[in-house]
Amino acid sequence: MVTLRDIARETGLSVNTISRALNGKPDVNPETRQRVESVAKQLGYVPNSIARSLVGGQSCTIGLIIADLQNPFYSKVAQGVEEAARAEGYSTILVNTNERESDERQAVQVLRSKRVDGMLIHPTQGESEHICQLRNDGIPFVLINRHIDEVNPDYIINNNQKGAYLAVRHLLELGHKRVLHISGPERISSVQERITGYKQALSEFNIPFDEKMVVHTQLDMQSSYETTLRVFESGLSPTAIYTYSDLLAIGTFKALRELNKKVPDDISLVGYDDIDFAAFLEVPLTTVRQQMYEIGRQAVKLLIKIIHDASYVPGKYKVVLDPELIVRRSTAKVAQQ
Amino acid sequence: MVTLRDIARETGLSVNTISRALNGKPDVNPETRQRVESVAKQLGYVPNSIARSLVGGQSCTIGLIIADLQNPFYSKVAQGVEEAARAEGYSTILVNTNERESDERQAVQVLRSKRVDGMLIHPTQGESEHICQLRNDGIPFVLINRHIDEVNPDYIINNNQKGAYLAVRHLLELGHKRVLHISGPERISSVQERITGYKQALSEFNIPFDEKMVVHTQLDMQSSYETTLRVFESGLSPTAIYTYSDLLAIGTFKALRELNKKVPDDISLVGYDDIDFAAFLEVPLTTVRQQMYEIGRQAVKLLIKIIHDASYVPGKYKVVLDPELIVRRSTAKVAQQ
DNA sequence: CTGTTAGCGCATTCAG
DNA sequence: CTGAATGCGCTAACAG
Repeated sequence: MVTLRDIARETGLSVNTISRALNGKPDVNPETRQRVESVAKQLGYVPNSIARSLVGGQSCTIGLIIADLQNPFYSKVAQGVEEAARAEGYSTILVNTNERESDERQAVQVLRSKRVDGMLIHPTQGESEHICQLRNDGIPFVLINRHIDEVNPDYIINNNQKGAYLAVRHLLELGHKRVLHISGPERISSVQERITGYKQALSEFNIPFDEKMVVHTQLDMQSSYETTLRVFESGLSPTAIYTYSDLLAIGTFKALRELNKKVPDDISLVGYDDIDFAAFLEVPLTTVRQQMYEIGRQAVKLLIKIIHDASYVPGKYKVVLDPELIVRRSTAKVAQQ
Repeated sequence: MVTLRDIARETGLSVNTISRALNGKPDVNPETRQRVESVAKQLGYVPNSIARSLVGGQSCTIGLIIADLQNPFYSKVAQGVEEAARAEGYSTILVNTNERESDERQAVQVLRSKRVDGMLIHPTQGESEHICQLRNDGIPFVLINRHIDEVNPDYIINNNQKGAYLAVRHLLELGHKRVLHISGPERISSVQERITGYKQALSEFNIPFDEKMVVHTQLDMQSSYETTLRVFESGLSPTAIYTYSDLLAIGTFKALRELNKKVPDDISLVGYDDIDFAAFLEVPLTTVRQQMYEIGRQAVKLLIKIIHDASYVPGKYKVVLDPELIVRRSTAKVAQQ
């Protein structure tokens, strides 16, 4: 690897001058600069960011910790993060936790040791001591999509309660009275908030809440597929289903197909997220849109703001985006019974 | 940030001893080690990988350059990469190029300056000078899924020709004579190879190749959707379609639905990849399976082998995985005409 | 077993 | 305008 010293030797100048010339600092003879640049290129010089980081105290790298890259929602968020970060001169170190809390803890540790300038975390929401530690040590971080209130975090989330409310209200307006909610793991904040939204809509329509109508499952298609089959086996007979995510809706859809229930004639279906696939399903899915790429992009903006904001105080930035109901063809008026 | 010096001061020992103690080196009094460790923990010491990298000459970081994280195929590969890398003690810096060659070139530059120990590249296959440069400078890299022969690269790919051959042969065995191939951008090696496989199958069944039956499109659902509509508008009437990827198949499927063509009764459809969604479609998709996670995992293994292999020579590792035909319900015997 | 010295590659003082 | 000196935090000789 060629270093500044190599260029210095080659040009007969000092290392310092080379550094100044290459970094576009003032007080360098234009001709000297020219010569340095040409020699640098000729020698194939590539600046050593590691060394630069060590002295400069910043790595121009951020960490992105997400729970499931496989989920189109998060791969889109990740894309937004990576591209926005790059546009700002940052690289992105990616860690996929698979919803494992231990992986998250370990990831935070590694990223700290790599001296990332900040982290974007989509937390698993188990123990949060490692997050507290970040706070205590003044390491910038922004939570994505889920929040952990103990640490008064900065975050960018979506108004989950409202989103769920919109979805369920839409169903109720269509005359449905028995709306099943296929939900996720209870520890997750967005899961809880969407249940709240679900209840809110019910209560507004004077429909009593029936706890059997909320079932919890894992956040993958196969789980919701199995859960849906089980629900109908158990004798519940909803006329509409609102799932925690589009991914779950797809699994549920498959189950409904096998149960010979037509969407939307026999049963209405609403998802959440509006992943690309939602519009490509046999019956385009009614869903609650989140701007996934934008979430990623704004998360980066936030983080960078925190990194540079001298007057930053914990919890200063809390962004709640507004979701939007997208009505497609998977929902219809309840059948006469 | 607490450093070794802080611990040294606190314990009255030298920086060196602290380093040795914390790194589990021999020749350290057990009691001393204990004390050092406890003080380190108490002070909240987090080792500085940047400094360590500078002196050690390795960053324990790899770069992952992919063209489209949005594509479930690549998000799965990325997941395999990240998890395997982490298991080996490496972090992964992610760059998403969006198939833009300039982004790729820039990414290589940045990753070089960050002194990654190696790169995994899913190349856009435009100009390849920056890749040649990597080769010349002895920087380890492995190509994923596409290859650039000018640089005699190491790579891990899938036997594309065979995969396409299997897909098309399957269709021909079902009696189809007019098989449309919806393909990708021509510059891409896997695109070319799959066309070769397509032709191979045709020729084996004595069906003359008709170049109108191969149409090129972009690698997203919407493109194949539009392309499919256009194809039928133009008067072509295939009885079967083999698409470059499952993603394209989904787009095509939507178009067929709108054209009132039933799969598989009116038309058979085969994809490639076997992404999770393939099995969840209204008509589960016949496809050619690639082990995406495994590709990522093995790519990392390869890269790390190259990094450590003293007797490595360029092009030493070329891995070609065998694809597997998965027959589901989107293909059927050709209808009597 | 422990301390001293040196240097990784660079940027930032400060002199000249 | 340029050079010499210093240190970022750490590890690797080497000495004691």
